[in-house]
Amino acid sequence: MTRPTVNDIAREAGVSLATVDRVLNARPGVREKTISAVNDAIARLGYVRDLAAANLARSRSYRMVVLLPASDSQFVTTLAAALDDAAALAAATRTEMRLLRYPPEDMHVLASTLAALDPDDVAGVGLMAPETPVVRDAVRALRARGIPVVALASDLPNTARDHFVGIDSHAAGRTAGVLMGRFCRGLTGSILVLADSMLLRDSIERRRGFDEVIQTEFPALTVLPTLETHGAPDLLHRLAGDRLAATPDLAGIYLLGSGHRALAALLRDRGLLGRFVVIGHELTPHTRAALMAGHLDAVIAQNPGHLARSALRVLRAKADRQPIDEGQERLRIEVVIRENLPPESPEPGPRSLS
Amino acid sequence: MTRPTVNDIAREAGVSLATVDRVLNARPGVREKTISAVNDAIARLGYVRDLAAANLARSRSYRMVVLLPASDSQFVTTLAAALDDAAALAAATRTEMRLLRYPPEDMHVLASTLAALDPDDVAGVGLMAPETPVVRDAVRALRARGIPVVALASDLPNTARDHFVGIDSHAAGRTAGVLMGRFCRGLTGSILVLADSMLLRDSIERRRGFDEVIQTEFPALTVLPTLETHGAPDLLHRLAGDRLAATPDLAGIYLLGSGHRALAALLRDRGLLGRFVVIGHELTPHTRAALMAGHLDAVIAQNPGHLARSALRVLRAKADRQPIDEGQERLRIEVVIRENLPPESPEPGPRSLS
DNA sequence: TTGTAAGCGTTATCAT
DNA sequence: ATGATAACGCTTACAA
Repeated sequence: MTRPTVNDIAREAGVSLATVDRVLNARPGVREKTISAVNDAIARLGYVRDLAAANLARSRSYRMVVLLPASDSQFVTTLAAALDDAAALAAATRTEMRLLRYPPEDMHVLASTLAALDPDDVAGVGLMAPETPVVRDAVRALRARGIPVVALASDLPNTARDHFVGIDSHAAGRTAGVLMGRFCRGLTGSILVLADSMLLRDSIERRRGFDEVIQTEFPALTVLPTLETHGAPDLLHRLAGDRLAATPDLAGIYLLGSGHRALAALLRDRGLLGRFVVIGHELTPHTRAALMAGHLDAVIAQNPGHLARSALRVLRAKADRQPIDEGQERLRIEVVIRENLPPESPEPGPRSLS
Repeated sequence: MTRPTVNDIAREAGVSLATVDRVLNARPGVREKTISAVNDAIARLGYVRDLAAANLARSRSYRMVVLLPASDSQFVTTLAAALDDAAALAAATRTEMRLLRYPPEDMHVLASTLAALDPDDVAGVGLMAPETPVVRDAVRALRARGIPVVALASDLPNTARDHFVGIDSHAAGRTAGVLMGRFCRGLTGSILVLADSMLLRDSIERRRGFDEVIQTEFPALTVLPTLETHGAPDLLHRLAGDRLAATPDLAGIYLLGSGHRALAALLRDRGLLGRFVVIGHELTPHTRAALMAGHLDAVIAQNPGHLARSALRVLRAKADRQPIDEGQERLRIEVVIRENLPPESPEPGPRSLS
C-alpha cells in the first residue's frame, strides 16, 4: 500500500542502506553483482526516490549566478523581473540566485566576472550574452572548472554550454515571415526591416528565417535591406523616415529588435499609423501597448516566466547531474496578437511567505 | 548565513521544539504569552518553514484522481498521455494520480464515481466534463466534503471549483477569428464552420468569439451556420460536402472541434485541398499532420503537457492550502502554424527511474 | 501548558 | 566492498 523506501530495497536486496544509496547515486565502490541485485529490487518494488527527503538529507543549497547585459532593453528588464520571481519560488527548493549585470559593450568584464566565480560557491551559471570569442573562452573555462552553464535566450552553440533555454531564432524569424506574408495577402510591395544591430546572431538568424519564407512563399513581397538603429529612437526616426519616403509600395514593417515606440511615433507623424502590417519580437510593455493600440499586428515571443523558471530548474538538474524533462523545458515560439495577449501579470508572484 | 530552523526558534524563544510547532501550526494549548514570544523569535530570525521537511515528517502523500471522458477524441488521448507523464514526474514529490475515464454520454456515472470518492483517501480531483446540472451538483458535493476540485481544459464556472486550468474558449475563438480574417485579407466570401456538437459550452464560446471578431473587424466575410458532425467522419463528409457545393464563395473553414482528417479527405475528393483558409483547435497528431501537409493554416491550442503539470501542481497546492503561482499556472492561448510547430515529443518523458 | 524523543526517507561519515 | 549510525528540518505521540 505504502510506497517502497530505501529500507525496503535494502531488505529486498539483502544489503545495507548505504549500499542502496551508492547504487542509487551511481557512487563507486560497489560490485557489479551487488549493483544488479539492488537494481532488481528497485525494479521489483517499483521504487521511486523521494526527492524531498533526498534534498533534506543533502541539506545542500544551490547558489546560482545569472548574468544579464546591463542594457536598458525592455526584454532584458522583463527577463530580470521574471528571474527574480522564479528565484523567490526556487527558494523553497534551496536554490538561490544572484543576478548580475555586465556592461553590454565590454565582454572582458563579463569574462573576468566569470573567471572569478568560485566552483564550490556557485552551483551553476545562467548567461545571456552574444557569442564572441572572449565569451566562448570564458564559458569553456567555467565548464572546465566543473560549473554548469546554461545559455539564456540567446544560444552559445559553440561553447559546449550544458543547455540552451530559449527559442530557435531562425524558426522564430520564419514564423514572423509567414505571418507577414499571410497578413499581406494580395499585396505586392516591400517590407521594411529594422534591427538594433546586425552583429547579434539572433538578429541575423531571425532575418535569415524571415527572408527564406518570404522569398519562397510570398514572391510578391520584397524584403528591403536591414536598417540598424542601435537602440536610438532619433536614428530610427531618421533612417526609417527616409526609407519610408523612398518606398511608395511599402506593405509591411518587420522589427527584429526594439524600437516599437519610436516607430509608432514616426508613423503617427506621417499619418501612416495602421497602414502597414507590423510584426515584431518579444512581449514587453512597449509591444504590449502597441498590440493593444493596434499599431502592431503580431509579436513572436518566448515566455520570460517560463524561461526564468526553466533556467533555474535546468541549472539545478545540471548541478545534481540529473536528467531534465525535455517536454517541460522546451520553450515555445509564441505568436501573440491582441486577442491572445496574456493578462498583465498583476502581482509580482506570491513571495512564499509562510 | 544558514537558514534558521525550528530549533533556532526554540532556542531564541526559550521554549521547546514542540511548542514552536504548536505555534507554527496554530494548534491549541499554548499561552498567549508564549505564542507571541515564539512569533517574535520567528520574526526576528526571519524564519521560513521548510515545507518539504514538514511533509516528510507528516509522511503525507497525495492521491489525486483525474476524470476524463472516455471519448476517443485525440485531444483527450493526448491529454491523458500528458497526465501520465506529469504523474511520473510528480511521483518524486509524493503525488500520485489515478486516471479514470467515464462514459461521455452519461454524467450520472461520473457523478456517482465522484460521490464514491473517500475524502481521506483522495487529496484532490481533476475533472474534464461539460457543465451539466448533474456535474455541478457532484462538484459541489465534493467540495462540501473537503476535496479540492480543479476543472481541466473545460471550465465549470458555476460550481465553485477551486481552480480552472485551461484557456478561455471565448478568447481562443476570437484569436481564431482574427487569424481567419487576416489570412483572408482581400477576400469576400463565406466561412464554413464545423463542430462536433454545439451543446458543449466550449464550442459555443469559441464560435461566439469567432463571430464577434469577424462581424466587427472583417465585414467582407460571412460566417455560415455551424454544421454538427458528432465526431462522425461520414456525417461530416455528407454535411460539409453539401455545404461546399452550395457555397461558391467559400473563403475559409473553421473547425471548432475534431474532423481534420475527414475534412482533408473531403477536400481532396473535390480537388479543393489548399483552396481555403482552414483554422482549427488543439494540437494533436491529426492537426500536426495537417499543418505539416499544408492542409491546415493555423491551430489555436493549449499545451497539454503544461495543462497536466499545472493540474497536478495546483491540486497539490490546494491540498496543502498553499497559494499557487498565478504566472506559472496560467496557460497561454497558443497559435501554432507550420513554422513554430514544436517538435514531436520523442520520448514519453523520462520516467524518472533512478 | 510545555517538553522529550522517536520517527519521516534520504544522504554522509565512519568503521569494518 | 559493505555496513552502522548519525544527521537533515519538521511532526507527533507520549510524558511531565
